[in-house]
Amino acid sequence: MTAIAAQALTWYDEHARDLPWRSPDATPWGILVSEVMLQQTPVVRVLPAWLNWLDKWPTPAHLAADTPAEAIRAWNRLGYPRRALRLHACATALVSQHEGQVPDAVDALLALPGIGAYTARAVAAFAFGRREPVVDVNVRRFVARAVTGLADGGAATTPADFALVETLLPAEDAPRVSAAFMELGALVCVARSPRCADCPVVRTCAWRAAGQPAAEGPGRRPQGYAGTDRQVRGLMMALLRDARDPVPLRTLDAVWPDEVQRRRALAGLVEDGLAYEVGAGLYSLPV
DNA sequence: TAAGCGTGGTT
DNA sequence: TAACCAAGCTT
Repeated sequence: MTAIAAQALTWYDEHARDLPWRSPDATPWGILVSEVMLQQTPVVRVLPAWLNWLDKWPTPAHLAADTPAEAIRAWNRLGYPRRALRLHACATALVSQHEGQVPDAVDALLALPGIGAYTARAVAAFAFGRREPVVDVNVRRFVARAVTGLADGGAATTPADFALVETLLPAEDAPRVSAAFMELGALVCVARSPRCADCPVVRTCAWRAAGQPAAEGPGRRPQGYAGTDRQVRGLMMALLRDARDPVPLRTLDAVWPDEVQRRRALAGLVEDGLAYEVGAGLYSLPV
């Protein structure tokens, strides 16, 4: 095993958070749900939603038997409600194509709605113990610093990222090493103020040795939210989620002053399958 | 390939 | 306080 993997494992044994989807009792379905919920949403907000979701839909068949609208409601305010829609579609695909079971092969996982390069490998590793490089933003940052000597992992995940992480994984216990890398990136090797004093690989960290140079190139594009279509969509989705009956257009219209933007936002929601016009000027979640 | 997609906590 | 950040996916 590489030194970095061994050090990360030792640290993880002592410092790993006790998260329910890491429990030996967690099912592949529970782990898959956690991974989808954790796409761009912090752990603290996922926790209650995950517990409620698994209580309500303990298997893919339970979710597939319910409506997309209920999935979107249970999603609550986790953000990016398309993920709820895709998770429902994923459950349906699991029932129709995989006998209601979560597959253990990366290729099969990648073919499911809402499951991309990261999530497919995370499920293969954490639910089935497979040796797959699990590369999220935390792992990319940790490996970029500790191994490559750069301040961050760059704009997007590349095939080279998977290849590099793969070389760090031991033959045995690879999923725990991946979890350790992720946890280090999430708790110690964080983006803004890394806690190098608490890091198990600080003595060999390439970024540290190079004097912690700043990130190269232009930073990420501003992620502005106020005044965007996303904000308008979010306001409309909140109304649709909380309504038991179809919502009149004029009620949706009340969420935002600009008519052009309102029209665009609602059309986008309908286009994405998050909203349906169930009657003349009446909208609801997909049923 | 880069833009679009929610929401809320932290600095 | 505005900007940053968060277990990405899809087109």
